[in-house]
Amino acid sequence: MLDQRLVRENPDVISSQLGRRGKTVDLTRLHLMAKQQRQLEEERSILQAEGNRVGKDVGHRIKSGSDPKGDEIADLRHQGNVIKQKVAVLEDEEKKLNAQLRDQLLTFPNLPSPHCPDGKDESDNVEVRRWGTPREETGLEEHWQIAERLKLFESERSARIAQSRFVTLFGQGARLERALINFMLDLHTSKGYSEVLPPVLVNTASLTGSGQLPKFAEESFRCADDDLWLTPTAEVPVTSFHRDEIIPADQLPLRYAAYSPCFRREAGSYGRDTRGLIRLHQFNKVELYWFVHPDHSEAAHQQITADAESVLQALKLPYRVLDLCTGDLGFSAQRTYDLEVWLPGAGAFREISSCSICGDFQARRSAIRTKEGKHTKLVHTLNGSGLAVGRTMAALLETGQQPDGSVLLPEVLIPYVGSERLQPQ
RNA sequence: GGAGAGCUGGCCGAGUGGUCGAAGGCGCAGCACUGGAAAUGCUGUAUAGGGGCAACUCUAUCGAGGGUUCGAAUCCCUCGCUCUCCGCCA
Repeated sequence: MLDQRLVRENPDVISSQLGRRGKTVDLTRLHLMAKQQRQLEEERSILQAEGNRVGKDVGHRIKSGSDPKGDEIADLRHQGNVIKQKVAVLEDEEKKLNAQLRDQLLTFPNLPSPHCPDGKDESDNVEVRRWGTPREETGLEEHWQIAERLKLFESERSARIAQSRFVTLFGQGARLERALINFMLDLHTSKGYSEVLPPVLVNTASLTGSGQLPKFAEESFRCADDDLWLTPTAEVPVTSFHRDEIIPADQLPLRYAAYSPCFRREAGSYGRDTRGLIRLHQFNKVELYWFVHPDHSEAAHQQITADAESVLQALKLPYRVLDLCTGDLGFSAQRTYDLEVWLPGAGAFREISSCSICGDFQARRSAIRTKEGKHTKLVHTLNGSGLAVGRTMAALLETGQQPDGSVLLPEVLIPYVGSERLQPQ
């Protein structure tokens, strides 16, 4: 959420920064609302101060012997009533205005970081670095072809169970998925991340706190009978894990590695990535999440990205890092590095992790602060996939495929899978 | 699902209409004492939004919302949540 004070005092900064995202916004109305809100609050509190004085006065006078039924007290009561009515009117107005203002504020995306490259869409993203040597020979299979041969998962029957875009893993496939989750969590916890296994049903306040609501309701599955939604990413429950808290400064940074299944409706992606593990309504993901002191968030962004990369490096999966341009930035992000893994079968880089710094955007929505001296201060939050498990499996299958039809696994996975390769069954 | 109890500051806990943002204790921080520490003493210690932007000060907040009143943590109504017992269940 944008800072209300900034809206009130410096709306031009907001419009110019949102302009970098390719949004032309007219903040005139919002600016007016914010100013009016302040004015109403001021008027009201002056009146209330007066009312408080009258109330206290009555008490004093009765205690020191004034006749509670006398004119003197009656007069004060009358004054009190007049003030009360005025306050009620103002409060009413104020409440409406506040609600409107908040509703509005919640719909604005985060302001891009000054370091974020300007651009209009994904074609303007900036490649920062590459790691590893991609396999580029021809005739390689795509992951879903390999999976079919090795009987790792089943799509058609899964449509019977649920819908299209669901998958049932079994045998070596299920084993590999589980292995990857364990491997990723082990890797991150060995570097000091705290492991988290959060609820995957989350309430509206949680989705609002991390920025999925109110704007992106159509992207999440919802339980109509309850105030609950299926979480689209562990980022949501982990953010709200500390909602409405003041985290002591000496506990920062808090670093979490959270495994969760993720649920997304993928509205508007009909026909895209219909085969395999790339785009599903339900997928597994290990998410990295940091709560940091605002002074340290830039460095943290480099680190969380490096931590996500370390998974790809350990799995020997070639990838590249993109610095997303302002036009391609997610709603809550100030700046984002996307990791794209090389899929030799598809012959393309595919997003496998998105590492974002959100500044105080989510912290303000979620009221997560730290204490600095006698003042509180919003923390900064960061998140990054470490990694999306299904896409990791896809990359492993395509990268490790052998002429004999088996798939060679990277060494680090052997203890988790129990063998060095997947064989046709 | 049925029955009951409760929700007060970081924690415990007092407070049933009047100067209460809230006694007391614990915890924490600073200072004093000490060779150092313990013990002790003193002082300070909620959040949000305003104004001075330093001391300080105004407003709101005692689960949430509404009501009664000049005045509510304290009375009334509605809702939420937590806990205990019974039933059911992985």
